[in-house]
Amino acid sequence: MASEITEQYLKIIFNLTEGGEAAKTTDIANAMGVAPASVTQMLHKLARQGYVRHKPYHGTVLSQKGRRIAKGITRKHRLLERFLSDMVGVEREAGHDQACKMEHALSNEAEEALCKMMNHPSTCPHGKLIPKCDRDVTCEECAQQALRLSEVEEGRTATVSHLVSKNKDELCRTLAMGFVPGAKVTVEKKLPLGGPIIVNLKGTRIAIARSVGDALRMVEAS
Amino acid sequence: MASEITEQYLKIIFNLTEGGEAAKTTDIANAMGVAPASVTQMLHKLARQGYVRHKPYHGTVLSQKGRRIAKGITRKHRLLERFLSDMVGVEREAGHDQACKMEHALSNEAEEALCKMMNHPSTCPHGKLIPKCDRDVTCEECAQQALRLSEVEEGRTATVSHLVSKNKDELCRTLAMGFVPGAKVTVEKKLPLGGPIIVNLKGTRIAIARSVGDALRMVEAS
DNA sequence: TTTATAATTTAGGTGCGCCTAACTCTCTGT
DNA sequence: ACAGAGAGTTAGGCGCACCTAAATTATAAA
Repeated sequence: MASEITEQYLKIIFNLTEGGEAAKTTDIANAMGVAPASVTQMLHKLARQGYVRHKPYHGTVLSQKGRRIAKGITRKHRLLERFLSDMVGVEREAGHDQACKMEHALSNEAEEALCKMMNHPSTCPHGKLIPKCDRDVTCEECAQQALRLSEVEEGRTATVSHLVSKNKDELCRTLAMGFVPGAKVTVEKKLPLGGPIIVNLKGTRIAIARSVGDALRMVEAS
Repeated sequence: MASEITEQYLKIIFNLTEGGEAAKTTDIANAMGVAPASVTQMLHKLARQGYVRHKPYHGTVLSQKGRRIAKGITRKHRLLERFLSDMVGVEREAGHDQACKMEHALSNEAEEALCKMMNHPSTCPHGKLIPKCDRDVTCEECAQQALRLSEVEEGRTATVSHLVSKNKDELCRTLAMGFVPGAKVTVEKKLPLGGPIIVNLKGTRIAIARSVGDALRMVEAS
């Protein structure tokens, strides 16, 4: 089992290398809130343990082993952020800080249960993708790419891509309200505890249930 | 801000002293999974910082400052246990372990929201009382306190919350008699001068020693 | 009361992740 | 091609929470 600090480093390197480039020592140091020298030292240890490949003066990348762990932690982190933000109603920044510590405690079972409870969200409140788990797990719903309306950040505008719902009536009602593919929707306010979402559709302010927000799959303008 | 490990120690001392006695070094060591010598050293530090009062060779008690922190952490711990057990569906033991780490990350705001979400539970899944917060907070529903059975007035009915006893045998015997958490007990007569208490448990009249009545912690129906 | 046993503390030492200061490498501009 | 800036690394040290071994104190038994 990797230590909490090891996991923290791996998570940060994972984030910094999402763009494809090797992670720079200084960036890791900033993200960790630690002196660069401390990072170098830690990288040696991580390399010795086979979590990363570190080329002195040229950056660091994750090994397969390191990536597996980093992905898992990042997944837990973002799921917790979503949970704290949507269901508990915690501020984004505060939620991030708490998720940063809780992610190391959360078991795989709890992670899966949480994921189900939130109906398999695909992004964290910052809009970053929640990686799907590499473990053999039932969570197939997580694979999809389109964002739920309930995942769109407050203040942002997105376009309806399609609708997914088991409930035909709800689907029809949603369409009747004007949420048709191609419609532009601005999210004004998301009430906590799984409460309703207030959106703006063609100048009209509308409150919709969270379940409707889950059914609406959106694409954000890039 | 007290460190995570400090909080852990305080929480354990809080638990061990719930019966009224000073906490013994060995018991703390067992609970922490650490050598007794390490505990002694830590107790010196905690005493220096004003969290505990440590009388060498005679045990340790919390100061007011220490108790305040310990209570808060215990509250978070038990709320998290309840959450993980009831809402996430995690096993009790696994839930305990995860709560042990998450409790230090959970903010006061998240704690309150979680408490509301679960409709202000009064006990953890192990039947122990969730302490109410000392902070100025809106959570009045949590106000109720555990009473000793020997403190319940004659004629009143209360529910067993948990049992506190140094004597394992006595504890087992008491449980065997049917005084398990959740059991409803009516106090019929309390004999004076610390004499026995006559109670009614599921229609059966039972006389118990005062010491047993002290061990039984009750919640009165509101 | 004396003595054995168990609990506790003291002393000395370890690993981990952090620091600062000083050094080395890479890169850019001239 | 090379000097200087800045990123990165090495060296040496620190505090924290832990350990074992040895000494001390409390307690129960003879």
